[in-house]
Amino acid sequence: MLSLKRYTRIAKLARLAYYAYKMTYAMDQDSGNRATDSGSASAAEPRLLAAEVLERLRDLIIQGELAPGVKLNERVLCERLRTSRTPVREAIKFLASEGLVELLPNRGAIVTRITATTVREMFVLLGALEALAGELACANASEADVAEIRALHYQMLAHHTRGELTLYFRCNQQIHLRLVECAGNATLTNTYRALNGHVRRARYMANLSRDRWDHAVEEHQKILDALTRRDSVLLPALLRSHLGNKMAVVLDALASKPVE
Amino acid sequence: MLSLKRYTRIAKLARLAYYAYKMTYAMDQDSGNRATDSGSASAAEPRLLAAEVLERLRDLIIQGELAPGVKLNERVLCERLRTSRTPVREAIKFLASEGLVELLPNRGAIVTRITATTVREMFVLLGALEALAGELACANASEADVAEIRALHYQMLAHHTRGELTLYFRCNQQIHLRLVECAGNATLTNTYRALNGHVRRARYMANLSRDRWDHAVEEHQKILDALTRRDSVLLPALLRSHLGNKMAVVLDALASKPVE
DNA sequence: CATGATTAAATTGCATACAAAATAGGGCCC
DNA sequence: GGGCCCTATTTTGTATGCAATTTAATCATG
Repeated sequence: MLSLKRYTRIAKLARLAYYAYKMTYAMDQDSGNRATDSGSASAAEPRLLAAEVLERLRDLIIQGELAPGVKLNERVLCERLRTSRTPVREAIKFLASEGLVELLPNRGAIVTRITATTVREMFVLLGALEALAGELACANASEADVAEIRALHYQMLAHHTRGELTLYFRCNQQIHLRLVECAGNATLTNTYRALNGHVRRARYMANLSRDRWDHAVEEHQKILDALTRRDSVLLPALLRSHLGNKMAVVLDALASKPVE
Repeated sequence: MLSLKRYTRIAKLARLAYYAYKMTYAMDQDSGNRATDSGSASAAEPRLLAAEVLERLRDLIIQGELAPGVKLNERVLCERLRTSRTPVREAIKFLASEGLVELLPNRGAIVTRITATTVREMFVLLGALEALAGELACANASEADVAEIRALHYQMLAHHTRGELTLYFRCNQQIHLRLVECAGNATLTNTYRALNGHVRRARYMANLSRDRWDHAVEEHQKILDALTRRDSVLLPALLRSHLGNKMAVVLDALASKPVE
């Protein structure tokens, strides 16, 4: 009787080790295009179709291929993603709670529209989040973290001088994300990520003027300096105003190029 | 040719009006228990089974009936909620992106565990969000808004003196939510709501000592005063420290009563 | 009696089938 | 010609079926 109990408990461990070797195969499936961060499932885990669909859909929306306001036709998406409706539907539910799509009961889902109001709201919120992140980062960031951000900063400068806008954006994004990660608050990072998806979506429409661009780079220089000095008062303030300027840029773009 | 085009456009409007009367029946289905706010679907829209399931599940988790760490067995949940697996699965996906459950590929989902770390993270984040809300509320809140909060505050005081903890909590929650809503930033409100679900879950375990409780009430008094004076510097600071104290309480409870 | 492989049951993931609702089009009346 | 009702098609929402994977139980073995 007693042995049976112990057995089952130990068997669990044994099986875990046994199944471990099976996991290896899962890595193969992971070799697909993984340009964007997963966000939902860690890398070594077996890939589910629904997760794949989720990422594809999210990218389509963020990159504007599925424009704001368009209806997500399940049948069409199934054909496009070569799968059945179930994973697509589950992915849509997921996106809905991220706020990228809006659910209309019995009438499917549409890609959330980008309005001046929502952009303003998101940037205000992002400003607060990054300010918090900056404050925490001053306390928690390791020297290696700061060095990494510095490296990204210089890489970004290079892209700036060469006028490589897309690459610049990518570096920029990474710097901000890294900074938020330095705060050492996983919940904050997740919240930031979700919101940032929306902003990136808006960003795809914005076209920086050279003036604005130069100004943004200057701000980034100050931000880096403040982080290096671990100035936990200045850094949050800088980040907040930086976000405020970004907002102005996006709003301008939105005004000149109204959605739809 | 032209008339056909116009026709279809007008027909849409006509149909909208036509279907409007159908909507009325939907209200009946809405008469069920709607203790908590919906958050995802507005009231007048036709209720979907999946939405119903979502709310039920969320409540079960927040109220701790589905304890942290337990596995969500789809079959069991189906029986319990009298539905098939599809809506349950979709609801689980939704909850996963809210962070209330964790998806284990091929092995289902478990209710997210509450650790000291996550509690700390969430409260820090909530602190920043409420601080932002406070700042914005000072600028945006109408006199009616402030009056409403004041009313809730006095109601809360009544519950405090009578020692009615649950009712006190409810008022408390409402005050905080109302304050966040006063900021006039829907995105902020949504983010706050999602995070607050987690905190409420932790709160169900915490048992306030009288000292702590009295202290919390004092803080609320100061908060109300600051809001009344529209002190956009003091109010955020008060809210942040208030959240900090709440965190300490929850962490204490967590330490004395470790989860699972 | 503990450990490892093998088989059986349960559970998840995906695909499909059916029901209900939405949309689109055609006929009708004015 | 313009507006409304009614039917046909499409699309969504839910249930169910099947395959793959995980988990539990059984058996063999040193």
